[in-house]
Amino acid sequence: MEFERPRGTRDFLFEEMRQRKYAEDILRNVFENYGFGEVQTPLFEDLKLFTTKSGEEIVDQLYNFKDKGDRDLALRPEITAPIARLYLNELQKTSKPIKIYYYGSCFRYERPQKGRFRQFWQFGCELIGAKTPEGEAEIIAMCNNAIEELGITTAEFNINHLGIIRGLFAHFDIDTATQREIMVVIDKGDKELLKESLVGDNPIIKDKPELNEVLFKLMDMVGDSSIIADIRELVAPYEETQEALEEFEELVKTLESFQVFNYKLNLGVARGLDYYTGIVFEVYVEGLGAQKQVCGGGTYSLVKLFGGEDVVSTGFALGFDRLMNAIEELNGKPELEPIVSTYVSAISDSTRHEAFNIAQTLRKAAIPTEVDLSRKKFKKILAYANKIDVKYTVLVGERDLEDGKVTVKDMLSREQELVDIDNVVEYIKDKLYN
RNA sequence: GCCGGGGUAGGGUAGGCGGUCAUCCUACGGGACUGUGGAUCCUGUGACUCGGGUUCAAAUCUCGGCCCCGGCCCCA
Repeated sequence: MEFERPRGTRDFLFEEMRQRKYAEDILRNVFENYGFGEVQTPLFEDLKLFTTKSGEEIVDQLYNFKDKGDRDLALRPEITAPIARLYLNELQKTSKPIKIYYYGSCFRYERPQKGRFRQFWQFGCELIGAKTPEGEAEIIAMCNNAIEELGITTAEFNINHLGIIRGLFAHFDIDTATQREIMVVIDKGDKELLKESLVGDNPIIKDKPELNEVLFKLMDMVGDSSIIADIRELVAPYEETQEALEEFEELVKTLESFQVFNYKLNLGVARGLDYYTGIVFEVYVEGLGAQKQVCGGGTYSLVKLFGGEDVVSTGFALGFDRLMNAIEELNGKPELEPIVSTYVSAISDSTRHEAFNIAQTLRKAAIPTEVDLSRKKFKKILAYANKIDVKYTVLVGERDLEDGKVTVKDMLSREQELVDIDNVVEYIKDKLYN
C-alpha cells in the first residue's frame, strides 16, 4: 500500500457514516428544538485567534502554517473562539440573546488514543448575551436532553460555579499566577496531590493556612443541592463569595424547573482558563477509557478577551466521537435497515434498456432502487440481490416482456409474481408500505 | 514527549526455538449451469509494515522508522 492515512485520522465507511449521521440528526433536532440556529465557520483561522484565547503554549498542540501571503494560520483546535470572532464580526448589533450551534471537525496535534484523534468532531452551542441563571440552566437542560436523546443513560453532569473560589482568592488577595497554579491542581482531581499542595509540608500558598483549609474542604464538596448549605456555612465569612453562591443556588433551583435532576454539584470542576467567570460543567461517561469526558462548557467573557465589549456567553461543546463511543459501548452497533429495497435486473441482453426504464420509474416514485450495471449472468443476479439485502427483485426477461410483464420476486418468501410493467411501482409500493 | 502491546492477501487469522511451493475462513473473478440450485462443487487473483543488521538461509532473531491499540503527560 503506497499511501496511508495521516496519523490520528480515520476513514468512515458506509455503515459507520450512517450511524454518525443518525446521531448528528438527533443532535440537530434537539438544538433546533431549543431555538438554536446553525452556523459554520472556516476550518482555519488566524493563529492569533487561538493563542489569544489559550496562550502561546498551544501552538505545539495544533496544526499551524504560513500561507503564500505569509499569514500565520491554524486549523481550528476548537470552535468556541471562532464563534466569538464571528459574533464580533457579524452579530454585535443583533438583539440578544443569540443562540448559535455548530457541528464540524477540529484538529489537534496530539498523541492519538481511545477517544482522541488528530481530526475530531465537535457539536456545540453558544448562548450569547443572557447572563442569567435561566440562561445557564437552559444550556445545561439542552445538553442533558441531547445526551438522553442519543440513548446515553450513564452520563454524569458535574457543575461548579467558579465565582466561589474566585471570591476566596479575591478575599485573600492571591495573585493570578498562584490562582492558576491552584486551579491546575484542582482540575486534576487528584485528592492526594491536592492535599499535599494545600495543607502538606510545602503548600503552594505558604502564609494563608486559613485559605488552604477552606479550599481543601471546599474541593471535597460533591453532591446534590443539599451541599449548598454546607458551602454557605464554609464560605460565610468571605463576602466576596456571596454573590456567586447566590447565583449558584439560583441555578440549582432553576435547573429543577427546567426538569433537570440528573446532576451533581462538584466544586472540584475547574476548567483552568481565566476567561471562565461563572458556572462551569463537565459531563463524563464511564467506560470510555482515559477520555471519558464527553462534554465541557460554562460561562465566559470571551468576546471581551478579543477586544469587544463585555458580553457574557454560555456554551458547551460535545465531543462527537466520544459520544459515538459511548453509544456503542452502551447499546452496541445498531442494526440499520438497508436503504435500497428493490433490485432490477435484465435476464437477457435484449431487455436491458427496459430494466433501466423500470429502475428510473421506481426511483422517481421514491422507491430506492438498484439496477444491474455489470451485466450479470442470471445465476449471479439473485446472489447479488440477496447480498445487498433488498426486499424485491424485478427480473426483466424476454418471455414475460412479450406479454408486457416482469417477474417481481419477494426475496424473503422466495415467492414471485408476474406483474404488468405499468403496475410495478404500485405493486411494490403496496407491498412495501402495507 | 514518555511507557506497554501489536502490524501476515480487501476483511479475519495460523505459523514464530531461523530451512519444503506461508495455513485456514471470508470476500472478489471464472467455471460446472442458456430464466429460477440465493445452494453445492471446482478453479483463479491476492499477503509476511518499511529500512538496516546477524546468517549459507529471516515472516520467524536484532536495531531503527512508520502506523495501529491502550495508558502517562496534556486537554482549549
